[in-house]
Amino acid sequence: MPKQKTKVVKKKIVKIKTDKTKSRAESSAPSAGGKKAYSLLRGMHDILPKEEKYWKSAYHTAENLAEHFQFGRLETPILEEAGLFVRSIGKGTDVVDKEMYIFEDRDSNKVALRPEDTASVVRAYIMHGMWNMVQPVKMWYWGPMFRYDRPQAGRFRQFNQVGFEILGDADPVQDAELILIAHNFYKDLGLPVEIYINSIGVPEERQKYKTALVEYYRSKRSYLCDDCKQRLNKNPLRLLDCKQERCQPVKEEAPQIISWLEEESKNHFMKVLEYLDELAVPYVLKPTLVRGLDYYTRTVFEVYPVMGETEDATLGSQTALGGGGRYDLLVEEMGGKPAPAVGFSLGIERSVTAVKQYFDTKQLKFPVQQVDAFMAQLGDQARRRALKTMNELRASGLKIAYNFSKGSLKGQLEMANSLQVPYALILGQKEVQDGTIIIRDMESGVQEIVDQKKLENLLKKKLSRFDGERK
RNA sequence: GUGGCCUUGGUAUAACGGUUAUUACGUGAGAUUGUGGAUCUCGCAACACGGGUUCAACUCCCGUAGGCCACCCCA
Repeated sequence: MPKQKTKVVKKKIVKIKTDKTKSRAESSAPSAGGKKAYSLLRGMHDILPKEEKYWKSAYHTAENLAEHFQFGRLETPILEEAGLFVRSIGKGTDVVDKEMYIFEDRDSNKVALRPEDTASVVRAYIMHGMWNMVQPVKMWYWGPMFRYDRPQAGRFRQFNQVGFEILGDADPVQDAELILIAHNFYKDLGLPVEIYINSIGVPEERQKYKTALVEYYRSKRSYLCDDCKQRLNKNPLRLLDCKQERCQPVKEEAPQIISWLEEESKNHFMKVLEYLDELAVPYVLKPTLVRGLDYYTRTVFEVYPVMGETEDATLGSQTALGGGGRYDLLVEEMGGKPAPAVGFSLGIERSVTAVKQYFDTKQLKFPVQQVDAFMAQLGDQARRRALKTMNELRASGLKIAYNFSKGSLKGQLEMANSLQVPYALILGQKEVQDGTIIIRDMESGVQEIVDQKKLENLLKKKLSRFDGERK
């Protein structure tokens, strides 16, 4: 009753307020409370608690892989000198030219929100003299990246990436190891993926190939779409992933970079593929695969979900979950002692979307960490005792759910039911006095009154019958 | 950066140039005293924002913001 009263009063006050501030309201919508409500900046998004199971699982999977494959976590700043990215990613790439969050700080330094992390990893490798360490140096990262792009399904201005990098070794086994890790990441998450792979050679080879490609496309110019005519001058390699119907025949006949690779590059590529065969990592050779960042050499790859029959609507056309490749010249280019390197990064948002969708369409349940029991309490004394008991159980490793704002036992059991806990612990006035507690089996409804001192052991014993099934 | 579609409670939705703005999920209280997975009752909660047309706009028009889709590009 008093609750209602205050609410009415509140509403009135708020109303007066909004009238007064109306002129300042600008474009923001009033919230339920009547005050100014903020909308998110374009391309930004909240990751809500209900998504947590996917994110947590993704993070743990990455962390676990890092431990097994001996990668050290590197955390670089989100803000760096703008030039770092311009130099590494390359002038002329869209990421640098159109999509960088770049601005001047208070001291007029040109800074940028990182659009990816490889540049920073290389910077760190050089800055901390990591070439003096045992090679290769293996590092991984996880965190937000920023690109001022136009948002779309599976594309945000702030998004998260997880990445793995190996610096200081040119052996193809490193390429394979990384592809294996990327593949394992999804395997562990329960999402089947395919690896698209190609080799784009070293710059000299690529240059020769580009010339040949341009020459070929010039001869077919009249058959091309407008975009491709542009690409012909601007970014010839991109001709290869044009989606226009009319360009397909031209594309199919186009020269393939593989024929322009010299012995060494070709061998490297073959070795990578041999390793993948050995590891049973499914891959698809994609002669048209090139990547958007300038620094890649030789191996490039992308990861795509295998969704089966049902086509995905949620990811739209942004279906690549991630990608990577070798960048043997970048460290030197960035001013370090020459060091070959490979790496990849995966988009977490896209991965989560794909995983969710895969589990939905297959009608599978994504594994959740379950709680062991629900603690229900009745009355003030019982509540106090309940909090204490809960805390003791927590210390012994048991997860106990509860809701102290619900007064009725009925309401609490309803909640226990919706949480699907196997047991409810009921503590009322009577139990507090007797030093007992009720353990209720939520499936059968059978209850047992037990001594509070024996609760922990008994509960653990009961839970042990679920071992393997739960968690 | 280009083009198109869209915006109603927390979510999903209905409707109409004039209604107390529909329904479901959700959420809260309750259906005799301390027992869930069923039903019922009663609450909570929305027309994105600004401007225009009109006697009258949630509805029509314009702008802003945001979302979605395709291209570009990429995670």
